[in-house]
Amino acid sequence: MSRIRQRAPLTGPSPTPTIKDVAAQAGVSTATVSRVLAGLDGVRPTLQERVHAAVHQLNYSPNRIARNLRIRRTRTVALVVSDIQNPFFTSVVGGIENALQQADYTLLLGNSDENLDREQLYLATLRAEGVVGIILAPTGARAEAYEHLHHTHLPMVVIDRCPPRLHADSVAVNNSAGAFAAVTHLARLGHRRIGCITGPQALRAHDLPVHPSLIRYADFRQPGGSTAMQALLELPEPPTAVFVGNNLMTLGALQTLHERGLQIPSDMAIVGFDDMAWASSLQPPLTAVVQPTYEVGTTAAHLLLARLNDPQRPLQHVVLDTRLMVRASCGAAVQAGITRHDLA
Amino acid sequence: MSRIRQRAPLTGPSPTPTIKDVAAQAGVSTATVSRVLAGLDGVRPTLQERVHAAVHQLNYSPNRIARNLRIRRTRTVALVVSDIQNPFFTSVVGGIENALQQADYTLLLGNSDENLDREQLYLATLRAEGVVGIILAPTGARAEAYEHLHHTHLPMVVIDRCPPRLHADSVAVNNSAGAFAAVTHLARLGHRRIGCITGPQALRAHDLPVHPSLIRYADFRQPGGSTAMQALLELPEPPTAVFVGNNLMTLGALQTLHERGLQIPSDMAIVGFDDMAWASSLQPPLTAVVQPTYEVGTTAAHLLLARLNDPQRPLQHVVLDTRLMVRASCGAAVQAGITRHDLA
DNA sequence: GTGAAAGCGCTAACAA
DNA sequence: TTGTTAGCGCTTTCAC
Repeated sequence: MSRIRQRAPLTGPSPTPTIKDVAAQAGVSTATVSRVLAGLDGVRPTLQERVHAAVHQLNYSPNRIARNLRIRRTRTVALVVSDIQNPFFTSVVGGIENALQQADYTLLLGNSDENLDREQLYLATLRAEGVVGIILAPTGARAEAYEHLHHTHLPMVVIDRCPPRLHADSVAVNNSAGAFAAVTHLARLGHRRIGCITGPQALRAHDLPVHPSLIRYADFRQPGGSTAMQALLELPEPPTAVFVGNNLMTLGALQTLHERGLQIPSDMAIVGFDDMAWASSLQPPLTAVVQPTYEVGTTAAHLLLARLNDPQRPLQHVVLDTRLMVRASCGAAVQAGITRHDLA
Repeated sequence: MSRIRQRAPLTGPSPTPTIKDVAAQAGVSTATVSRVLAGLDGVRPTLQERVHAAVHQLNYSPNRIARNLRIRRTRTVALVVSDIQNPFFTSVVGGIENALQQADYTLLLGNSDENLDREQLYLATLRAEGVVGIILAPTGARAEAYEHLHHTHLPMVVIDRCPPRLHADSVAVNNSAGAFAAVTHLARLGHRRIGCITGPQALRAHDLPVHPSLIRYADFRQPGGSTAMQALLELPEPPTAVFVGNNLMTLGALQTLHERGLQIPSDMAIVGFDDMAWASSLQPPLTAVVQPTYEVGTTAAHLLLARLNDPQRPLQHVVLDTRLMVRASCGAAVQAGITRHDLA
């Protein structure tokens, strides 16, 4: 029976050829093959050609695992995000992948799904996989949860939420400034009662020029935004404009407005957060605070690559600015009128 | 100078401890450590405890690279997608990641960006990285481009677009059936001139119960959908309803309708493709053909895992069905009226 | 300029 | 039950 499965010893090179096979085929030593493939000079052109020919004939591709073991270093970077399904990360991942691939690094992806245990598990696994650095979008955990990573001396850059006092490079978006710009914009348009729907941890909503009674805290999800908008509408004196602090909650808020048959922006002006593809297809098109998501990704990758090149360089904390994309939902078209009137 | 950088030989275990360090610390051989960590029985409990203690003390984590080299097999799977930024893939990646992580595999991610060269480069790199299987969302290339993969004997499952005659497991979505359902739905609602905006390769649009003159081919992107809709509106007899074959083109089509001040669904009924979070926040909420994207991911992962367990199993081609999510943009509310009228 | 040989950290056959 | 040892495929001294 088993004889059927035995490989004939004279079959020649193994199914996946090794450097030995190449060396034999080219009539040189494995050392020479290694040199040629590494592009080191000091190898006679004749031999170089023989090696290349053999490589080609055997369709040889060096075993990275063996190489990594030998040089005790990989070219692999880990990315652990807190929610791969969130459109914010889609774009971030795109930016990271692009930057890394250009630098000839490969990307190991993990999704913690906002679950701290899963995140820690990933961090451990990836260390064992020999990743040479980590880009982490932390779950809500505090800095202490990541302290143990220092002992591994694994370069890490943290994105999106950056736990204070965490000893790592970071890149974040200046969300509060974005929120401030949005609310200010609405104020300039003449609104005096501006509502605000924001996340649970609240981007320091109290710093905003908004009356506290008009602030609602929700959970960053669509239903939360919907409920919060309902609450605002049921106020004795509802706001005339509202700023919503993230993309999904914006969708919820819109849903509520539509259900109630309210006109945007005349009945309620609205400014959202995160510019998504659909923002300009809404009726009216949505004015929004735009986060440079792709750049968050590329910046994070570059920070990591820089640290790999120079582990001693000082920590760097990059904060990227948002941009206010003015469309129609804030009633900006009306502004000209108001302003002229005011001036008159 | 260099003396400063030299590590004292008596420092004890290296910064990242190896199995040797653990063995020494526990006073056993490396073989025993390996056995204990592999959970093999036949090791005296005393020793087991000593090993575990040492592991804990040294914060040891086995080097996967060395292990992989030794057992000549990794637990890594590669995913190469054609456009990581596309929301369709966001969800697919989520499904794959989840299924793989449950089976204790790690995921290597590549983004070909619809670029065949980059795709082939990735496929080569990943083979060298010792991935044990590949999930591929191919660029537009034909089957021949992937023929050489067979020689590597690397299990592969193809998703989304499946080149005919490619010898691989696959999972696809029955888009034509979805399109058919959408158009039929519109027809049932009483529409006689139904337009169709579809992709370049066209999901066999000619099979649809739609007049060929009302079909427009675009590029799956937002501007394309916008232009196509304009073209339909400029027809001497424009359609009264339109089916749009993907999410981004739907956004474009909506944009055009809004710009022209046309009412949905009275002036133009519309059914889109892909159910995105925003679909229900549109005014009116969008009726859409829903793809089971997350399930595409989990199914692909499971097909791959199954093949890893049994390389000889017959090829399997899974086709998942779409679902028609009826909201208001198709004018379904009107239907009751029409139907009753018809019956009367 | 080239090859022989050691060894990266681990597992598994074999010996004891 | 436990230890000794060979070797996975590669890179890199070191000697020629």
